[in-house]
Amino acid sequence: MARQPTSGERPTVKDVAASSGVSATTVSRVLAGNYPVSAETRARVMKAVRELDYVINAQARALGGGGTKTVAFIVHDLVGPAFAYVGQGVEQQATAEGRLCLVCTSHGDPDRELEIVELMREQQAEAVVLVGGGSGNRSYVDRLTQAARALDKSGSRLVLCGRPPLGTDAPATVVEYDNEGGAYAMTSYLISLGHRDIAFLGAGEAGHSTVDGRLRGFERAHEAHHLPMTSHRTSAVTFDRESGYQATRELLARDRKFTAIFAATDVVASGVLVALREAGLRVPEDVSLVGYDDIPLARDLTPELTTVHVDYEELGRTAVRHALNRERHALSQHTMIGTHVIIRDSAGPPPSP
Amino acid sequence: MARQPTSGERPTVKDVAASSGVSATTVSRVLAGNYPVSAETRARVMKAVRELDYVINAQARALGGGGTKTVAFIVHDLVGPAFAYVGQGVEQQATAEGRLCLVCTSHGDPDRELEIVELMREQQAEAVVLVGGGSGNRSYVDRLTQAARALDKSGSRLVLCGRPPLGTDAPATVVEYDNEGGAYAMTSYLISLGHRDIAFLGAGEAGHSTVDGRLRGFERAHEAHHLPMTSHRTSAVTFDRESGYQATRELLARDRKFTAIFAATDVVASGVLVALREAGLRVPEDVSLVGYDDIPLARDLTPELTTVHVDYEELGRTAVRHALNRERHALSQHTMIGTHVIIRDSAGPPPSP
DNA sequence: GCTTTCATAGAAATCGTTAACTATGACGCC
DNA sequence: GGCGTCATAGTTAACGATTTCTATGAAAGC
Repeated sequence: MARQPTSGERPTVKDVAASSGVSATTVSRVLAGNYPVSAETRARVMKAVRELDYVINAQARALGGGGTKTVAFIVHDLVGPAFAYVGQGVEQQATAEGRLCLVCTSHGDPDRELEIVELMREQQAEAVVLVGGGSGNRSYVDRLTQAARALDKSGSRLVLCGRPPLGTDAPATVVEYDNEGGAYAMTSYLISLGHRDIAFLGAGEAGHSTVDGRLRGFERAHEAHHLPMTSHRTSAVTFDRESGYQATRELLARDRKFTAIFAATDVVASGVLVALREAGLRVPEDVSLVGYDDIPLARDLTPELTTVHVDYEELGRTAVRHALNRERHALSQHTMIGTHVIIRDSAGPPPSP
Repeated sequence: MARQPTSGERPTVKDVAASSGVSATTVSRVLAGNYPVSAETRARVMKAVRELDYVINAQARALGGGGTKTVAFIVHDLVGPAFAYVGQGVEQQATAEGRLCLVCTSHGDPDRELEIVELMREQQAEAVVLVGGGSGNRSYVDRLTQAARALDKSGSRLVLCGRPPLGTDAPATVVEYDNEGGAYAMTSYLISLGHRDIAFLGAGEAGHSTVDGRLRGFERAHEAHHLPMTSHRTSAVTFDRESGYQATRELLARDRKFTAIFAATDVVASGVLVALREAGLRVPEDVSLVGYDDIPLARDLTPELTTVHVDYEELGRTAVRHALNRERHALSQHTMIGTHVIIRDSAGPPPSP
């Protein structure tokens, strides 16, 4: 019952070869199964593999033959529900295509994001998926374009997931969802309920692609219905519960005419809800409230939140699918995923005056 | 303005060397900064690096010198809030220690989990963090023990995060949190409020370490207070909202004597809440409800949920810290992280009869 | 002035695998 | 019966870095 030739070390193909009396090449071929090997030899090799508990060295394999079977995804944060769903989709599709997943978080910092893209270039990731809205800042876009080119040159691919394209000259795959359309539909829904004075919470960082799109839909719906939009009704938030709470308190302190609040995200809406309740306002009897994202939280609020549904998981899956099979999807390197209104209980007609 | 020597390919040290008139060795040394190089040479090399937009090949580096700077974490699911927080902690600490993160999801399947551990052995991950409760099944534990040994032999480390140790002979790092203690404290709290008849929802899969611990704490508290525990009060759930809802409906259909429900997780509690509300029961006036995990959802429920707090992020951070610096933490390769009750609004005294 | 030491740089071996060539019997074919 | 094929296996050279080991000129010591 002879075991490892060299004592405590990790066995290599050479060890397996020696132990089964064949050459390293043959071992490699048995394992890869891409070359004729006699049944008897194969059996001997497999036995040695099992006895030595040999596993291949992925680094060495990447160096020699095919690349690293790896996809990277970069998110602002792992805990945000939307990010988590996209991540889930990315991981799913990557696994389905036999790839491993590298994750990194940028915490929304553009510099860190570019740093990570660089790291992924070192890692030779086959695709680098950037998740979540990004800044529209010119120098940032330029640097990202350059990163896209660099990745392209190494045979990798930059994927923009949930943010608009960089420009026609940047080799990148884009998978967006219809922020504007969803916001347009939701705003129209509120208007159809009779609301004429809707506050939008989430106009914070101008240049942030996600909120910009949602705000644009909000505006367009007003235009389409020939309604004025009092711009001071939009209030800065940072997409968390707390800022939704604060923004609502300020809003209530200075103006109580609005009959509905459109929160830029469901999480913001959850903060809004707390502030409204504290102020003694009932939802939807006194004020209607709607969100965006349709994360599980939406159904846990009381009342259940009317919101815009986005299939984040599909977003992630599509991103990876298109990036890895770009020959096949050559024409669809820019995809838009639909969004739609989910009607629940938090929005109703405005109170009669 | 000469650019890349070879056209569309990714540049290597050799290209940089050629372009700056030095040897590959020198380029490596400039980049690593671990060997004296004249200022003038360094400048020339750095210039070439920038001009060629060279980045190192991580695979090649791993093969030659130091290993892969990589940590792997395996979770059931990316979207569960608890998993996401642990992931966040793992990623944070890994980044802080200059490592990259590989993620995989097992969807709770033990076979898949072992498969992934194998994959990580191929990848030469420096640490493999298994997140979330696992099965206590004998053959599974044996196979995991063997995996721990194999990882150990390659200089890697298996980390059990949020589950009990395998056995003293398995080379693994364990970071648990006090499931039993938290459940004990919470149950005691309910008892101190006056409850004598508490239903525990979540006794589903026997052998699942997380729920087993929580149930044990529940039982121990009953014993400590000399209270009988009617075992039919524990009901099988699968840790999601829906199963909490269903289990509660069944519970209500067959027995209405209980005055409090202890849900095994906050997510289950959210489903319980819906069922109670549908049945016209007020929380906490008619029935008290408590959860476990203290995920953000807990504060979004109405009423806000009394629950047990677990610092999941710290759990992840500790896992990585201990695995990567085991010389320094040699004595603490088994850590227990404390849990504590968070009192909010969903539990109160039982209704007077 | 001649050896010793130091700073600097290059050549060559190495890491573990794969892939491109070779090599060798056995078999079938004209 | 010689020769092209085929199945099978081995040799050798990449892959892109790091890491010994060498080598060289200059400064320093006696």
